[in-house]
Amino acid sequence: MDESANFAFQFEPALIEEIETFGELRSFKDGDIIMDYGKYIRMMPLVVKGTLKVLKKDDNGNEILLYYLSSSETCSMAYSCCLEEKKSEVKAIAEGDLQIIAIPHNKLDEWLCKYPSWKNYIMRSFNERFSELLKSIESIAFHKLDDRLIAYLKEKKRLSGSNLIKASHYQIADELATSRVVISRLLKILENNGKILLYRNEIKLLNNFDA
Amino acid sequence: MDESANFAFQFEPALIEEIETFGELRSFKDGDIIMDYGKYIRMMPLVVKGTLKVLKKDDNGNEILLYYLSSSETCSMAYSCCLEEKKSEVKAIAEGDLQIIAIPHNKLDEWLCKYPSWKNYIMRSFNERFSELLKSIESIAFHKLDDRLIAYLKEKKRLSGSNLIKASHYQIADELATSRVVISRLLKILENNGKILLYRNEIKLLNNFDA
DNA sequence: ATTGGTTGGTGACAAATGTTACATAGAAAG
DNA sequence: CTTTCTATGTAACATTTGTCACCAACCAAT
Repeated sequence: MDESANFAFQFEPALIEEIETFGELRSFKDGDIIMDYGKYIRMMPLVVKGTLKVLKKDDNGNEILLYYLSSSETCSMAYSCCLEEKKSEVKAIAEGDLQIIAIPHNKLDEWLCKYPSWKNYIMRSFNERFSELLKSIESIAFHKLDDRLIAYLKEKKRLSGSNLIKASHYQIADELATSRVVISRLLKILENNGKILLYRNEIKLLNNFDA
Repeated sequence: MDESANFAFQFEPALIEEIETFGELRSFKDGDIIMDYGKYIRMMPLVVKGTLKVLKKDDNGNEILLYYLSSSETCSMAYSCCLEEKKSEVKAIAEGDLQIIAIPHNKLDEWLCKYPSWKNYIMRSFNERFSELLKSIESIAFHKLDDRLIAYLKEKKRLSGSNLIKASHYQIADELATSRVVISRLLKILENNGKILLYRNEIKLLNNFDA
């Protein structure tokens, strides 16, 4: 594996060595598909750099955003999928440039009992994924679209570290599982309230956006 | 532990012995709370008999049904909560008479590497919980209330094995996170379409309910 | 039988979201 | 500069869901 992968995982040295031996560093560009519906999963991705978004689709082709994974996070759904040899129920797409370490599925199980730090990492990850899914459910079930839109923009800001969000109304509508017209309408209201400025393919969050 | 607990778990004999030694058989009645928001979790429940429903609440007190656990199932969210010493994000309530085996949290970790059948059980459980949460998200995000109501009634039928569902409109509304009036309205439409019959605290699913 | 609490039925209306249709603006390509 | 494509703005309307008000039916206790 490329030694330049300067990852922030808190593993014991012996495990890091194993990861460097058996893990495979892979790079992706914006929009690349790392995982897709119905495909068998044979590796588990550790995010080294960039962001990965995880989506769920229904039978009619509607997609909705579940959560983002960023540096040093992993998708524990992939983990349990690997062990059970199940097909993926979700899709994962690179958001911008992305680097991951792909851990082959046969190592996952081996390390679980061999390295406590690996077990802890996996368990923490399970917990985080559950939390994210619960947050997602809460958001969809209890919050109106305008709140969800604001939460979405905040998350984008957090991940990019910038007040300038690059996305079309259509993309946003997709990820929130609604229609473009509705998003345009809500964004326009936010603009009229002085919270944001709208440009083509860009949304600028103003200082009083959080207020 | 009470030896009469005739559970259907597929564990190796040595593990069953440990479960009988360290597990604690507990009985609950309808409505008893097994787990609650914000409480620390110190045991993991294996369902022996009956059904347990798992709910999520938002800040304003609205609750929504996440999924049911029935015989030989477990809540793996409890598992990861135990290990991480986190507070519960969900509430679990007995639905009718319920028997569980409570596994103390210190054994969970020990058994993971000691008994492959335990590890498999836990991993399968993680997978099932993820699936249920994803199903829940799909249902809320993509399906209208009438579809969700029908799915809810079907699930009730599956769990009880009966066409007669005992629940008030108010209870159903709660679990689907809507209001009583809305549920009454939709149920009445189903009745007018010859799918169900309505009684006080009871709903009878007719033969063409699934059609 | 009377009372009081719970449950269910229903009309009327409000609010949120979805849909359709069309106009305009900007970017990109020729 | 035109053409073409994509992104956005907006009106008008439909549908879905939520809310309020009130009544009637049912049940249990006195």
